[in-house]
Order: sequence, then structure tokens, then C-alpha cells
Amino acid sequence: MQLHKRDVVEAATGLLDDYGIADLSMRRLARELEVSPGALYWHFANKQQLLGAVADRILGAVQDSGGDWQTRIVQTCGRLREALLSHTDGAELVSASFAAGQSAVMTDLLAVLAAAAGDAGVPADSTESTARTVVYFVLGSTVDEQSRLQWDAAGADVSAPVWAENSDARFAFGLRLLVDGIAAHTRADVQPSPATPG
Amino acid sequence: MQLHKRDVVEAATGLLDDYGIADLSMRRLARELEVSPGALYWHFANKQQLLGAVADRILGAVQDSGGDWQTRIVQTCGRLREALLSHTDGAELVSASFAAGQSAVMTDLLAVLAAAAGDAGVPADSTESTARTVVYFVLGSTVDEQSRLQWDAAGADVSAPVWAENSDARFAFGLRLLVDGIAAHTRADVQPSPATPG
DNA sequence: ACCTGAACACCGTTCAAGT
DNA sequence: ACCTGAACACCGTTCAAGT
Repeated sequence: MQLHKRDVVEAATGLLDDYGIADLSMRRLARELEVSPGALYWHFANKQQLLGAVADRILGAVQDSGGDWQTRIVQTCGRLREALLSHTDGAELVSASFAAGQSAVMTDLLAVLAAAAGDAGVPADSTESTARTVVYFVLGSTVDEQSRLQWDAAGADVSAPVWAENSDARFAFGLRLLVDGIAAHTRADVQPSPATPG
Repeated sequence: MQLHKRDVVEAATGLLDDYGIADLSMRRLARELEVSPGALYWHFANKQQLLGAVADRILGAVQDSGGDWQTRIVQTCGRLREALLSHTDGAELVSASFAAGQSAVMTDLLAVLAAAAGDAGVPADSTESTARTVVYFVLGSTVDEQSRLQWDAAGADVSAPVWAENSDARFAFGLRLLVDGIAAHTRADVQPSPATPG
């Protein structure tokens, strides 16, 4: 029967979960779907685009939450991290798709974070920089965390749980640094930086 | 004559500068050096390790600077960014090597930033998280900036200089957010976060 | 000690030709 | 419209054998 975009993305996600990003190749995916490699190129222009679709599938459940700007940022980032951690190499895949500009959901998330920054009082011409800074942190730290996690799982290291227990706290700390930075940059009564004129 | 590690790294850097990371393959590098592909594996265990050596070459000029903690962070990050931008796909290569734990210089930089955070008054058990958060920002934003830069250079887009003029400011803004966050987290007279007890 | 030659087991992508 | 078959131009890595 006919091959549909959704089947391809689903199979790709399965391959990712079971074998990791290194084994997620167009040829292997085609084999899994029992089609020829060329068939995939009828549905997707190239591998990057297909990976972008997988990224968006992974990020499906991450939407805007209510509350004040701090809550919105913290919740969005927390959900983003959870989504990445729930798939093998999820952080690496989404990170690459984001860098390649192939994830529509990441673009949406950027807008959500920028809006929160706006509500915090960040000047309009800096809300996107703010949002990107937050995203760089979440992606960077989660890639790190996940590579350690998976390395430990493979090696069956005894000291693994120690790392794992700290990773929540590490993430929360970095995120708070950013939220506090946004808050500081926004309060008129605090001079944010010695070099700032006015 | 004999092939030395340094010659290999130098040739790899040349290939990177001239053709980008996608064309920096072990086989192509071997061809450039007029040796067989297998020869490279006498000097380097694998491609990751070789890329790590290239990363460290790129980062050679980034050391610690004097001054107070804010100056040290800002200068270190500025030099890091400059080093990355001065090689084709430099940010992407160093980012990958950092994630793979193959860059000794990035480890040193992390220590420099952690020390600066300590001087700022960040508790000892959080200086590394702080340093990593800063590094995630520099790598993430510079990967972004460089991909836009190189895309514009390839397309000869007229609106390219507009982006370029803003990228210094965008980088400075994100970095200030982090520095302000560190400062806020450190001053006893400012309650960093509503949820913080004590 | 250092390198060659040749192999192994793969890649992404294209495209004429088929149904 | 959708897919096959086969090709093109590559990869990273290993390893017996040579010098």
C-alpha cells in the first residue's frame, strides 16, 4: 500500500528510539519500510527535511502554558527538556534541526519565549535575542545531559545515579540564571551593567 | 618524508577553511597529504579525535585575561567567538568537539569561566553550571551567526550587511543577560527568585 | 615505527524507466 | 502520482603485509 509522510516520520522515530541518530539513515529507514531508498525522496526533498519532521514530532506536546512571564519561560523550557530526553539522541536531533532551520515547532517556541520576554519588560528589539539565548541554553545543556545519561546507561557505571540526581538541579540553576538576568535587565531600579549609559 | 600530527592538523584546518566541514573527510585529508587513508589512523584513533585536535588549534589564542570577573567573562567569550568566526564552520566544529569531550582547550575555558563565577560570588557547587551555561550561549549563538553569515556570503544577498551589523549587538546583549543573571544571583540585597527560600 | 593496499560495510542523492 | 533499480560519488575504519 501507499507510503505516507506520517508513516515515514513514525518509522524514523522508531529507528531513532531503538538505535540512535547514528543509525537513522535514509537507506536503513527505507529498508525498515520495505521500499527503495529513492521512494523517500518523493515525500521529502532531503534528509535534513525529514529530520526536521521528526524533530517536530518529538516536540509535539510542547506548547505555551499560562501564567506570568517567569512561569511561562520555566515551564516551556522544562517541557522542551522533557520532550528531548524522552527519545534517544532527541536533544542532538532537535539541536541540528533547529540550527538548520528545519523545525517549525522550534520557531513557534522561539516566539513564545520572545513574547514572555516582552511581558517581562525586555525592549522589543531584544526579545528575540533573549528567546534565542534561552533556547541555546536548553539545547546545549540537554545535549550534554543526554550524552552523559546514555554513556552511563551503556557502561552500566555505578556512579551514574549521582550525576542523574544532580542534572535536574543543574538545569534549574542555569535557567534561573537566565530568568534573573532578564529580570535584572528589566527593572529600572537596578543598574544592569556598569558600562550602560543613561 | 614522515607524517607528523601537526602536519595533519594543519592540513585539516586548511581543508576546513577552504571547503567547510562537510568536505573535511579522512579520505580527502589523506589525498591532500598524499598518503593512504589508513596512515591517518596511525596518528589518530578516529575522526573525532582528529577534529578535537583541529578544534584546539582553532582555539589556541583564547586564554585567560586579567581584570574583574565581569571583564574576564566578557573578554573570554569575545575571544572565543572571534576564534570561531575566523574559520569556515569553526563554531560547528568546536561545538561538536566540545559535545564529544574532545577539546582540551574548551575544558580549560570552562575552568576559566568557572573561576570567574567563583570570584563573582557564585557558590562553589554551581560555578561549573554557570560556566557551562555561558559556553552553551557562545557556541549556540555563534553557530547561528556563522551559518547566516556563510549563507549570505554564498547568496550575495544585499540585506546581508544589515544582519552583520546587528550580530555584534545581539551577542553582547545575550552575554549581558548572563552576566546580569550571575550578578543578581550573587548580591544578597536582591532576592534572585520568588521561589527561593531563606 | 610507520605506512600501503585492499577490503568491509556502509552512506545521500539522482533519475530513467516502469505502473 | 508514486515507486523501482541501478548507478554515481562518496564515506570511516580495519588490518595483513610490507619497509
